[in-house]
Amino acid sequence: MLRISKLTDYATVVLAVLAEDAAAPHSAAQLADATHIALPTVSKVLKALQRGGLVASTRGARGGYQLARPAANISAVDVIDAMEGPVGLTECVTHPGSCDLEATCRSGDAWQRVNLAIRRALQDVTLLELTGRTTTGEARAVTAGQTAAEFAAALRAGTLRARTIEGGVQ
Amino acid sequence: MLRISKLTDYATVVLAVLAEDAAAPHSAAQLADATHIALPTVSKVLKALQRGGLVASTRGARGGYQLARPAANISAVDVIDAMEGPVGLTECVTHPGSCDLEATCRSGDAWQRVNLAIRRALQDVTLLELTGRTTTGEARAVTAGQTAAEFAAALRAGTLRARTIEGGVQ
DNA sequence: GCTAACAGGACTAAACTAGTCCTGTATTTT
DNA sequence: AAAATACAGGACTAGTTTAGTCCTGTTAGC
Ligand code: SF4
Ligand code: SF4
Repeated sequence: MLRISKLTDYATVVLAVLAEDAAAPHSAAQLADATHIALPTVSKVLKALQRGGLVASTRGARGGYQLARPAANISAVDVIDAMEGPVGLTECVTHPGSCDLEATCRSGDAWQRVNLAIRRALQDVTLLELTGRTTTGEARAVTAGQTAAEFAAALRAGTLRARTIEGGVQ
Repeated sequence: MLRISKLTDYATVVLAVLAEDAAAPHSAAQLADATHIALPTVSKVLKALQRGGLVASTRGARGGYQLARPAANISAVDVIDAMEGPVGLTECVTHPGSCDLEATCRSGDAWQRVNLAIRRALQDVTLLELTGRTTTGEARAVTAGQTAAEFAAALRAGTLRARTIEGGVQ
């Protein structure tokens, strides 16, 4: 199935609302109302996002949450990382050494590459896209093109190179 | 985390062995031995792959499993589809209509696009890559480039277009 | 008829997910 | 100062999914 968790999904919905009106802080209750997600759940999501540094919180009356940085600067990977931990398709990607087959298995390297490719792809999807307002400007086209090129490179590149990229990008 | 299930992972390992010597049928026991995965588990994996049409099975003595088609013709998506059902990042991708938020949520379209992009990316990773023998031929580079372009297009395209592509490709 | 090997499905334990709730703390308003 | 607002952290539960095993039946070769 290869799916993201429902909470991660909710996170993007909540973030979309925050992105809409980035100036003022929004309380969890307000966001629950706007998104139609139950308050305790929204609250949980927001706490995770705060820990991940994607939203800033202010306590007390008239407090609430707001984006920690511009929407254009928050990507799908960031959201996933904050909600479920770093993207890792296989065991050997997330916890190297913990898979018994690692010595003999030769698929590992390929998965590493695929993982990286997906990660890069996700990195190019910003909150702007996630809000549903498709940006069709040329700037957008350029970044997409760039990512596509990198994507091809990542797929083609050998393991060593892939790991170097990963180290530099991660 | 966004991970594939361990069984899917095993599937690629098993398929890699099958790809190595595509001529003769391999019994589940043989494959278990070659991969160091427990026999019942290998058996389960193979049954799923057979149902998915990726391997062909022969019963009886001297029977076993072999690839149903050339390794170059089996992609990562095929494996995932066979093992865990079609890739679907969100609820609304796999079961449209089942999410309560679908009426108000505007992230759905974006996830649809991302989902498609990932699917296409995975489609370009064949068993050949998964066996660990990185093919660096020009043919490979070309297909990677092609996918990259499509990838960019998919990311940039509006919902309508994305859905059209999906319908045609799926 | 015996044996090798797949087919199908039942079953279990463990892990993860979604969702709720409670207790505490910071900030503002009155 | 007191009260109200709102986040922080974590415990907890029910439900689902995953990994892995096992058993019973069927098919093919010798
Ligand atoms: S790819 Fe190979 S080494 Fe990595 S987790 Fe899967 S089986 Fe283990
Ligand atoms: S993206 Fe929106 S509509 Fe789709 S499953 Fe998530 S919340 Fe529901």
